Parts: sequence; structure tokens; C-alpha cells
Amino acid sequence: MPAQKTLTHLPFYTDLSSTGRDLLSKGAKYNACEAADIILHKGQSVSGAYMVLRGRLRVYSISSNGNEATLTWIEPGEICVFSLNCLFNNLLYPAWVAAEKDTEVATIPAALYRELFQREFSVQDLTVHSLSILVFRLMEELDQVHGLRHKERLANFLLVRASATGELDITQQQLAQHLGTSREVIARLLQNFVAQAYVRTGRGRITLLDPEGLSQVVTGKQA
Amino acid sequence: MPAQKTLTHLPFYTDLSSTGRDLLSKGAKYNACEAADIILHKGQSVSGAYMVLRGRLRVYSISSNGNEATLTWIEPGEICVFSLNCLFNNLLYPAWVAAEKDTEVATIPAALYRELFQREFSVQDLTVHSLSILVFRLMEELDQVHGLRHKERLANFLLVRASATGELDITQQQLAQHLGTSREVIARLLQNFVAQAYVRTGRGRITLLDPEGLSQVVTGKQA
DNA sequence: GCGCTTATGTAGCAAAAGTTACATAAGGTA
DNA sequence: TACCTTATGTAACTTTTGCTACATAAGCGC
Repeated sequence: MPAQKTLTHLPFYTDLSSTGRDLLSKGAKYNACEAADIILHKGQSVSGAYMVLRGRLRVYSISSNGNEATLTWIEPGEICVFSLNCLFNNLLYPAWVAAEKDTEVATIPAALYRELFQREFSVQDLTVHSLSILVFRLMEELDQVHGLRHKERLANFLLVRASATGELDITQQQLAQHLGTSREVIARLLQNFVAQAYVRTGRGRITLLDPEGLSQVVTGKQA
Repeated sequence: MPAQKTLTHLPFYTDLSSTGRDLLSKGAKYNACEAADIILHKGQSVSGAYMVLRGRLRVYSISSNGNEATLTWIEPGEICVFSLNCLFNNLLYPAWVAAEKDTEVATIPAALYRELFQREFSVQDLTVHSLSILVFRLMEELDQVHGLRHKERLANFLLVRASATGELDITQQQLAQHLGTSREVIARLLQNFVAQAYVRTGRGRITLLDPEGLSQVVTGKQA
């Protein structure tokens, strides 16, 4: 068990009863995985609740023509709600999960999690909140996929995920995967943005030059 | 309060403690609404948990160009999970809700629901299950929107929602709304299906003639 | 039946997205 | 530096979707 990062560092741990803490420390398992490792395959049965301690997980679907589309990311401190989902309903996992960088994951076995859920209010709370937030995120995503064009979704993505200095370290291939389209389409759209001086492109990097312009693209006011 | 349909008829009521039943019968409110009534507007704050007793509710989003897209339906006996979602996170409602036919809805005020959630295991259970199932549904939908063409989504929709005798009572306009596209596109696709003798169209009705053929369309094996 | 409303059938063009096929460039490494 | 891998830039072309504009038809009330 790595000393530096365990479940005890997560916010909800503080609110557990001593019995709960005990159960958790005895039952939880820790896993480390490297970038690009696939943690779960679609249709796999889920053995417990996953919680990310370090790194980042990417949850994605793969369509029949082989295109990937990122559904969401799981950041440190977050629980993989999809696994909860399966755990409470005995469903098979509905997507793929892969590590995006070196990532450490704690696994709480299904039986233990269900017991904690019955005993501990903080676990109930965590569960319902996590599920709720996921529902909200998914609805937003669905909304966007339905209502926006790729151009608009791309602009939105750039705005939302750029750093404070207006930079994103991401390849066009990754962008394409997230939006569920091909790299060529992304390149075409980005060239458009470059031509209008909204962004500057570099190898594995995009720099925002005119966030205002981009947000007008999102709302459909600008090309 | 209508005598014929109350919360006491729903499955989870049986598992409530007598205190819980008491609280519920005192606090719940009943509303009737007619077809096409809009129950909730996007961005409205949610005053409680909604449960459908009779009829059907449609949850939908509206994109910037005015197109609607049905996210899900809420059938009798189901709880509107979106409202739970807001209720536990103090979020604003993320979509529109309208009655599709004469519908009766029970409302459990937010404070009461939260209290029941703390006291009653059956309510915790109902909540987590409902949220989980919604997550699953939304993911499936997102998956389809990402990965399938309209032709394939339409074929899938027809297969999933046809009656046992292979009939659907639905207008092309409604189909278009669900898939988030225009009626003309649906008409074009349907004509295609008609030409291949997969379906027969009528006024407000579609009859499946060749479900096999349709399922091949879904998987992209057939035109 | 007549007229009104609602639903479907079709055509044609414009815009967006998907596909294929290469050229070019940036970084890392032997 | 030369070579190799990975990432980006571009063009041409196809397919799908979106949009506009009508024609036709079904059901309903009078």
C-alpha cells in the first residue's frame, strides 16, 4: 500500500464512524496503473467501487465504426460512479475505462461498499451526490451533442478545459476522440479558428488567443 | 385528493415504516395535468420529488435553433429522478418536462423527501436505484447519439418501442422530436424503410413488417 | 359533402460531417 | 546529423443532414 495516498486522505473519510473506518481500511485494495492501461472493458462485471487517488481515468464508449468518444473523466478524489451504478443494480459496465496518465486507484469491494452504504450516512451522501452530479453532467453532454455542431462543441471544449493562461496540452487526435469524430474534422475546424485568430496551434498544444471570439462561436453568433 | 390513485399504491410504500407512511400522507401533494401542459421549465428551481401516478411525462431539451429532443419519459410508478437530482444538490432543473397525456403527479416536498431519505431504507434504495438506472439510460442514449446515424437510431427506436404486434402510434413529428431532428429527415428515412418493405406507414402509425431487416439497419449491415 | 386542421410525401439545394490520401513538420534518438 | 515516429496541414470527394417549399391525403366537425 503506498504510504503517500490512501483513502484516508479523501474528504468523506473524516465523516466515517470508527467502525466504518475500520471496515474500509481492512477491505480496500490499492492498484497502480500506467498511462493507456485499460482498466475496465465494456460489458465486464464490476467488482467494486473505484476511487481515483492520483492521476486521471477516462471513461469512453466505442462506436461500431471504431470511433471513441469520451464520456467523462474521473479526477483524483472522485469516485467512479459508473461502478456504483453497476454495483447497486448488478449491471455490466457500460463503457471502457482507461488511465490517461500514471494513476492510482482504490477499490472498495461491492459487498463492503453496500455495507458501508447501509451503516454510514456519509457514504449514502457521497453516493447520492456522485450519482446526481453524473446525471447532471451526462444531461449537459447529451444536450450539447443534440443541439450543437462540432464547431460549437469544439469551441466550448477549448474554453472549458483551457488552463488559466489559455493553454491546452492535447493532441488533435485526443480532441477528435472526445468529440466522437475524426482528426481531420478537428484539424479543419481548428484551421478555421486559426484563420480568425481565435487560437494558435502547436504540436500537442493549443493556445487561446481570443476567448471572446470562441464563446461567440459556441452560441452560434460567429463563424 | 383523488381516491383512485395515490402514493400508497406504489411499490416502495409497502416497505415504509408507519412513521414514514404518516409523514408521507401528510406532506404529499397531488396534481393533475392535461396533455401538453408544461410542468417544469428549464432553469426552474425544483420544489420536490415528482412521482407519476397516471399518464406519462416527457423530459426534453430544446436546442438553440428551437429543436426539441426527448431525453426520457417518466411512466406511472416512476419517480422523476431529475427532480431528485436537483433536490439533493440544489441545482436548477436541467430540462423541460411536459405531460404527454392526462397525467397525475404526486409531489413530495424537498424537505420531506430528505427526511424520508434519512429515516427510511426503502427511500434510500429507491433513490439510488432510480438514479443508477437513469445514469444507465443516459449513457446508452449518449452512446447512440455519438455512434449511430439517424437511420440507425430510427430503426432502433422503432424496434424498441413497437408494441408486441409491431405497431407504434406516433407521428413523424414526434419521432423527429425524439431524435432531435426535423420531420423531413424522418419522412425521408421512413420512405427508405417503406421502399425496402421494412415498415408500413399510416397516419399517426407505423407498422413493422420486417423487424429482422430493421435490426440489420441498426447494426449498419443494411441500408 | 365541404372546409379546416393536422399529418404525410417529395424535391432540390445548402451545409456539415465523414473518408481517403498524402504532404509536411516537430521531437526524440541512434 | 540522419532517421524514425508521431502530429499536424490540406485537398478532393462522398455521404448525411438540415432547410425551404409545396403537394397530397386523412380525419373531424359542421
